[in-house]
Order: sequence, then structure tokens, then C-alpha cells
Amino acid sequence: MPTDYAAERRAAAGGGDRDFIRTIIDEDLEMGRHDGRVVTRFPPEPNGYLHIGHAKSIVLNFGLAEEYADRADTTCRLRFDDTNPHAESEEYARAIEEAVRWLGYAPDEVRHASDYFEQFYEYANVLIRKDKAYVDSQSDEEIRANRGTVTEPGTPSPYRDRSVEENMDLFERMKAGEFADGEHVLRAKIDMASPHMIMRDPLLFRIRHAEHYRRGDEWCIYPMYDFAHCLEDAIEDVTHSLCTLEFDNNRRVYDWVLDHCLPDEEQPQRPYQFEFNRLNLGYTVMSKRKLRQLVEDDVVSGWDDPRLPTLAGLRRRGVPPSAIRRFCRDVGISRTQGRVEISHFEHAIRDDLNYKAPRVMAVLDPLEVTVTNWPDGETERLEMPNFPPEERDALRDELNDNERAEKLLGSREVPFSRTLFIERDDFRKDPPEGYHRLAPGREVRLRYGYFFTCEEVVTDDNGDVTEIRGTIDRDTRGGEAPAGGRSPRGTIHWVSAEHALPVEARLYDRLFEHPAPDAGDEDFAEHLNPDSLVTRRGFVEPSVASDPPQQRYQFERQGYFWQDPDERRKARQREQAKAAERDPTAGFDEEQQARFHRYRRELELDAGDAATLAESAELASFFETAGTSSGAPQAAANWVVNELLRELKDTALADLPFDAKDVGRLAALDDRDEVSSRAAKKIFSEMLATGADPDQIVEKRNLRQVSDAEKLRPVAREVVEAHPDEAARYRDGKEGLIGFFMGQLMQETRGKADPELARALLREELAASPEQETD
RNA sequence: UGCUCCGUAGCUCAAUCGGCAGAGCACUGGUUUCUGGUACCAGGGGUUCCAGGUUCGAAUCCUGGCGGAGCAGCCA
Repeated sequence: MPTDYAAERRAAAGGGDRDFIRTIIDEDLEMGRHDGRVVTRFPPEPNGYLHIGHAKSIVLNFGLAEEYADRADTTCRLRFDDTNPHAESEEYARAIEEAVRWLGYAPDEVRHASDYFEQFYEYANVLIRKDKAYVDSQSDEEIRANRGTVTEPGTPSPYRDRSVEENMDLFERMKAGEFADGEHVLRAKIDMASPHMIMRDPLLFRIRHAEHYRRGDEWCIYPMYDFAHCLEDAIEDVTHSLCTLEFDNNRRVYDWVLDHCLPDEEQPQRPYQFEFNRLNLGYTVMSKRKLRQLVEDDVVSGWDDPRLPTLAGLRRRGVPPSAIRRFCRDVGISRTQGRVEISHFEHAIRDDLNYKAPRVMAVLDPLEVTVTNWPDGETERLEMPNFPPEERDALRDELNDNERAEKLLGSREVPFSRTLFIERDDFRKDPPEGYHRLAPGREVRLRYGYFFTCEEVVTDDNGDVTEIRGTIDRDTRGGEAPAGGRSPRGTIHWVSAEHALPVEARLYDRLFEHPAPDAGDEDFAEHLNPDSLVTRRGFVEPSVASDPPQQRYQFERQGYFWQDPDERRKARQREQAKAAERDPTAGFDEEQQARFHRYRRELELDAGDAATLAESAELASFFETAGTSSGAPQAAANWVVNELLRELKDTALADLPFDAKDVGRLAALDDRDEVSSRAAKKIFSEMLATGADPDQIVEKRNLRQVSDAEKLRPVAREVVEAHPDEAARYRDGKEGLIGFFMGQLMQETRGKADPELARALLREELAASPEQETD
């Protein structure tokens, strides 16, 4: 066993047009190491938001699994490194997984380090039995003081020579919760005089009486990174454990722990750690702390501010995931740390959008133009291609006969009329040398419109231009040069004043003026770019009104734009707030008020639901009977409000073929998950038709929910195999198709399947490659 | 100052056993173009951090120095 295997492999991995990690993997495959497997993982701690730097790691790890799939048995997992109960949360975990999927990667599996706590405990006992670990009872100050400094060795703990038996006993009692936080820790017994600070008896376990977001209060001892991470990799059969350069020193502990925890027969298959350079982008900051400061100081609007390098921010800015993937592959990996110019990233984004975003005309700083030889009130619709010819050709290859192609390759109609807006900057009273746009007496091409000549300039008292007047040449319709062949040098964009849609355009620029805002110490905020967000009010051609909200555009000659999804979210929230402001109990008498407040207080019902139920005495008593008989008033309320009420539009409560107790029984079935919600709706409609008892319907129709993975898996597989085209598109990233498969599966099981389980099984079946399925 | 890692074009990286220092991006110029965009072509740009050594020959190996980064959390 070489003392530093990874360093030796690195040194040997010279040459080729590939980076050092790919070179090492190539060689491992050639040598038949790891049985031809390449297993990687992306291991974030769910304690914050992901940024472009994480994207580099994601693209590397998941990219390797994709790249080597034809030569090796590849796996890449998403693993949450959730070993510290402080600061970790389900919310972060969800956001991280969503970001990974948004980036275009479907993890082969999602795992949690917190599921391995039992195994970490066992491995710790292995170390204790080998006298390679001990319980230290020094205070944290003492431990720090005795660790020594970079120049002086540390001094061994007085507890270092406790017997194996005493250590076993103490450690077990640590786990049992007999001690307070900080009273004891478990440490590896390595070398207090090691020149590597990290090897001076690193801590393995600490006591933390804290609520873990997944394990609750099951555990009160938690493993440290250096102990847990390598074991997580080993448990998951990771072959190449990739991390950033700052973990270089930690590799010594990584190897030490695995050397001493794993039995001899597992040693040949054990994972090794390799470090690569993290991404540093110019003109921005990347550390969690600095990003948080920007958010908390309201310098930006939130974690998803489009100027931030967070994945959430880039997503909101409209950056396609493909551009991020391309960029991450472009910068590559090495072991030399440096700073990537932001222009590199910006280029990758423009390059991607160039052939994805249809062209559209928008004027962001409007100047009025009157076409004096165009009749007032006349509107002409001019046809314009959505893409210039070169991009159309590129698109044709990209899209083939895809339905989107029609729209993207096609054209649209844009209205032309007597009054137009052009960009204020596209006109100069006194044009400088080399300026070939509009000026007094000059002719320009109105893109895809007509040639226009400026004949008159209207100014206000300050001498500012308020209007341009002039004429168009009817022979240049569509912007085509007439037979004579004259062609103006300038082409400018325009919109018809009467038809254009008003827009607020936000022009985002880099957040900082300094190429390395975080290079100095604390005052990175001093380098903020005051013009990082400029808002303009202008007009866009009306064709965009019918587009889907996620459509990206290139505003001709200006840049790329899309609808800010946050605006749509805010609009929804405003609607909801308005609805909430309306007092649902307006006009209620005392009796109704009393019922309303009782439902709110005792049953914690939603205000709207409570008001609906409380309003009518008849409905209220029906609901209360149903609620009491079901033992699940919440569920009963949902049924009465959402389903029953619809029926009551044309049937009186008294005319229903069933009574409140039946509804209560149905709510109970639903609430206890004995039937799926889909099946429950079926039962309800049968109750409406026949008045039959819900429990009898369940028995007769055999509607009990199927929550057995063994029974559901074959159905899931069948559904996937029966639709290979959809499955292929799903694997290509069209994850929305999961809904299609759910529909198919529900039809197969007549709505009986436990939806959560079914979805999980479908994802697994879909993730399996077609080759594996035929095996 | 101890240990670890890293210094090649403005930036990111190549350079096969030690054998003519290259590519992409950026920049400049040209061509095409109904976007001053895109695309295509060409060009400029190098003390391979420095000094010594080994060698016929060093970016590569050795020694010393300089510079940058990381490590002394019961964070990851």
C-alpha cells in the first residue's frame, strides 16, 4: 500500500489531450481495476444554495458517468453529506436536487450520509478495538491548545492511553446520551507530532444533542467530515472520489481511515480521492458567506437575483442549462488554481442562445417617428423570419422535424403604421464620422420594413429631439433593395407605436467593477458596480403576446431577454393576497362567526374552507357529522369543500343518495391512505350514482391502495417498455413526461397504486438504460 | 515559520520515454451579411516564475530561491 497513492497516480498521469482525472480513469479501465466500474458522486451538504462553482463539480461527476457509459459500468449519485445537524435542512436538500435536475442530470440514485450513521458507529468501534481511536475528555480549548502549531508539535492528551475496554464503554455511553455536548469526543490515535496538522489525532465523533432534519433525535453523536466522507464513498463503492484542491491535506486522513476501517479483502476495491481546481469567476464572489451578505444587506433581491452566480440566479436570468454545461466543460479541470474571465462565461451563454432565441424587435429608449407619406390609420402586416439564414441552417440540423422547428424556423407578422418608435440612439442630429444610422437627410433601412429618409427633426424648448418626420420608399417593402440596387449602410429596428406592447426591460451587468472583488479583505462590497441593473421602459412588437412564458428572445441589436419568472410569481402572489384580504366572514351573523372561529381554532382549517363550511347551518351540521364519524375532520373538510360542493350546485343536500356518515367513512379511507386519492374519487362518483356504502365499494371493486413495491415494479417496467420513444425523450431530459407514465401506470392499476411509490419506481425504471433492460 | 499543492500567451488549459512551445476564449485586421450581431479567414501576442545542475538536447528530471493558494473548527 503506497503511502500516497493518489499523488503517485497523478505524477504518472502525464500526457494525452485529456485532463489528469480522465487519464487516470482511462488507465484504471485498461488495467482492469475496480472491475471496470466508474462510480462517482456529487456530495453537497444541504446547508445552502448551489452556485456555478458547484455546477463545475456536477458536470464533472455526472459527465464522467455519461462519457464512460460505453466503456465501463458507470454510476453517479447525488449524495447529501448531512452529518452536521446544525444548519442542514430538507428545504436546502430539495433545492439542491432540483438544481441538479435542472442542470440536466438525473442521478442514478439519491443517497444520504445520515442513512449510514449506524455503520459509522460500527466502524468507530472497529478503530477502538484496534486501539486506533480513543475517547478524549479534554475541553475544546484544551484540545486546541494541545494540538500545537505549524512549527511546534502537539502534546498528547492525558486520556490518550485509556484502555480499549474503557474507550468502548465511554463511546457507547456517548451514544446513549449520558453526556452533555463537548464533554467527550472520539479521536483517531495517529501522531500528535505529525508535520501534517490534520494528522494530530483528528476528531472522529462529537456529541451534539440536536435535532437532525432526517434522523430527528435518534442520534446525539455525529461523525466529522474526515471520518464520514471516506466511509460514505466506500459504502457506495465509489471508485474515484473527486473534490476540490483545499481537501488535499484531508487526503491523508481519508487514506488512514480507510486503511484501518476496511477489512483486507475490501482494500483492493477501496475508493481514492483526487482533487481538482475549484472555479473562480472574475467580477463576482462565490463564497457562501459573501453571497449571504449580499442577500442580507439587500444589495441584491434574493438568492435568485439574476446578477448572482447562484444556479437559482442564473436560472432566473434565463441562462439555459446547456450553456452552463458547455462552459464547465470548456474551462476544464487541472490542479492549477486561477481565475476564469467572466467574458468566457458570457460568451458561452450568448453562443447557446444565438441559435435558440428567435429574433424580435423591441425599442428600449423610444423616439417617435412619423412617416408622412403613410396614410393615417392604415396598418400593414409585414412578414419577418424568426431567424437569420445562418442560424436557420444550424437550427434545421438541431431540431429536425421536431414540432418546435416549425415555430423557430418560421416567420411572424409585424404591423407597420404611420407612427413608429425607433431607438433614440439610432438618430444623431450631428452624426460623427463613421456613424451610418439615421441623421437629417439620411436614409436607413427599417429592418424588414422600408427604407426611410429623415426629412424633418422636431425639437422641444431645450433643443432635445422629440420627433423625427420623413418618408418611406414604397418600392423597398420588406426592406428589400429596389431594382436600382441602392442599399443604405445602416439597418435599424423599430416598432409600430399603436400596436407595440409596453415592456419594462432590465439590463443586467456584472455585479462588481473589480475583476477580483474578494481578493482584498472584508470590503468587497466597495467594488459594487452601480450600473449592474438598469431598468428601461420601452416597447416590444406584439407577436410575443402569444408565446409561452419561458420563451427566450434576442431583441435585435440589443441582447437576450425573457420574461422574469419572478414577475409571474409576484403576480400570482398579488392575486392570492387580494383574495386573502377579502374578509371571508363578511356579512356573517354571530352564529356563523362562532362556527367559523371554532373551525379555525379547533380544526386549523384554511380560512376560505372554514368560511364556506360555516356559512350554511345545514352544510355545517353535515360536515360536523362527517368529521366526527371519520375521526379525520381535516380530510372530511377537504371532501365536503372540494368535491361535495360541486355536486351541491345542482342537487340539494337532502337529495343526496348518501348521508354525512358515508362521506365521513370515505374521508377516513382517504386519510388513512387505505385507498389512493384517485381511487377515492372513483368511490365518490359511485356513491353519487348508487348511494352505496364506501367500504363496500372498496371491497367489491378491490380498490385498496397498492403500496407493495414488489407488485408495482413489474407494472412500472411494463409501462416503460411499452413506450420506448417517450422513455428515450425522458432520458434526454424531458422530465415532464413522468406525468405521462404516471397516467399510464394509474390506468393499468385502475388508480390503486400508491402514487409516491409509483413515481419513485417509474423514475428508477426510466433511469435504467435500454441496454441494461434487455440483459 | 511546519506541511501540502500549484507557477506555460491577457484567461482556461495542451505539449506522448527528456526531442520544432500549441489550442480554445479574449484582442486586432479582413471577407460575408438587411442585427456595428453571428459565421468564416488571417494576424499579433512567450525570459515556459528566477538561478544553478544533469543531459547531445529540459516546460518536463535534480537543488536552491521567489510568488500564489490551502491546512492549526467539536464546519464540510
